[in-house]
Amino acid sequence: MDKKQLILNAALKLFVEQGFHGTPTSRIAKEAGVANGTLFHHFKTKDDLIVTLYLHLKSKMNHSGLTEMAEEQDFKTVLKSIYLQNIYDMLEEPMAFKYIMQFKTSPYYSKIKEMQIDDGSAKFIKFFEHAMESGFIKTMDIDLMFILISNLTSGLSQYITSKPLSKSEEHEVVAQSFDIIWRMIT
Amino acid sequence: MDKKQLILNAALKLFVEQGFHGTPTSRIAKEAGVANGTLFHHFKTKDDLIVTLYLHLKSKMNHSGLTEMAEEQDFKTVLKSIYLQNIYDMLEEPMAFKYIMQFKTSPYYSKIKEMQIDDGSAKFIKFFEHAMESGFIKTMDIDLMFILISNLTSGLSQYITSKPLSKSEEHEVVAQSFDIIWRMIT
DNA sequence: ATATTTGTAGAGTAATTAGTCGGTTTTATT
DNA sequence: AATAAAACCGACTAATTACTCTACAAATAT
Repeated sequence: MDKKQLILNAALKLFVEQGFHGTPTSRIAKEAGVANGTLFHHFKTKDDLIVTLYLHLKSKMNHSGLTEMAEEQDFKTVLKSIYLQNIYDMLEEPMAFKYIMQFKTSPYYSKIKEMQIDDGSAKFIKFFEHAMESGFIKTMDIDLMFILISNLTSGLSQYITSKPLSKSEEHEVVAQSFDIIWRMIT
Repeated sequence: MDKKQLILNAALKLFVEQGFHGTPTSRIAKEAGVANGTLFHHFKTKDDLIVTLYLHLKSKMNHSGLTEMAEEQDFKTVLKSIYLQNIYDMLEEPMAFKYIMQFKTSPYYSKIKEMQIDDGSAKFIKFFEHAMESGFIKTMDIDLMFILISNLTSGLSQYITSKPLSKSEEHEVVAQSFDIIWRMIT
């Protein structure tokens, strides 16, 4: 298997379990089963690894659904399916989710310029703006709506991963949460 | 001034700016203007400092309002005033807010047992349970509601601190956000 | 006034850590 | 097959780091 990927996997696990401050690069290399030098062959510095891992996970998360957003379909239906997709992505990869959260609240995030909208979000924004203009949803600052929805979503994930729920209970909570969001934005 | 407090202040600033991993204890001591040994006299280890700082800030944040919650007053009014108090606390102390976020998403948080409800939250929960029983708000898992509200709140703070808003715009957004929450839980 | 505890200092250290380097294997290119 | 390039290894190091220790000063108690 690709060593670079092994390193990223090991880093993800250790950073989530022990934090940036608690995991030396040597431990990452060991966990990945590669030599120390190999790690620094693929990543210039530890910080580089930390940032690269974030970007890597984020693009992996984003690449689902979203493309098949038929413009003329019922807005609520489309939004719901995107939302559900998103939630289930998060739930399937709890470590990636935790890492992204950890990274976003860390000082690394502000040192990165990618706060500018990535291509995935750009489509999303268009989608919402159109819905606002058409009066399907309330008019409000798109950034605010974005932050609110994504924070709500991550809150839900936190809740679900912290409570031991059966699959059916989980489904119910997720569905309920969409109603909440819907009520919020209309 | 109390050196212990100076150390906490310096730690807050540096941890928020540089992260746990990026700030050596020696820099904290220097920034605080105290000797290295003094830091370790007050805090057993660096981890101890990190955790203590969190608990310290959290208790400082919680000690506002809340006590004067007249049981028989209009629920919505009381909730709104608590909510606003909370938001403005956050906005007044952006560093503390950032630190709490950073800490909560870090592995330190799960290593601490204080996930059990602290006294502040306990009152809060009682307050909500009572409102549910009385039918003022929707019945749902109290933990879920808690997470949703606190995530929404912190999302709003993020938004406000990231956008340059005038005081009046800020007030409007905050008020609007309460309506959103209200619609969410009723 | 004396004794005891508590706070402060800062030089010192043992251990750890990020990152390097020279050499070897693997892969791609011609 | 020969050559070039990229991936890989692991011992090494220079620097940093968390934390200790001893001595001294302030405060508190007796």
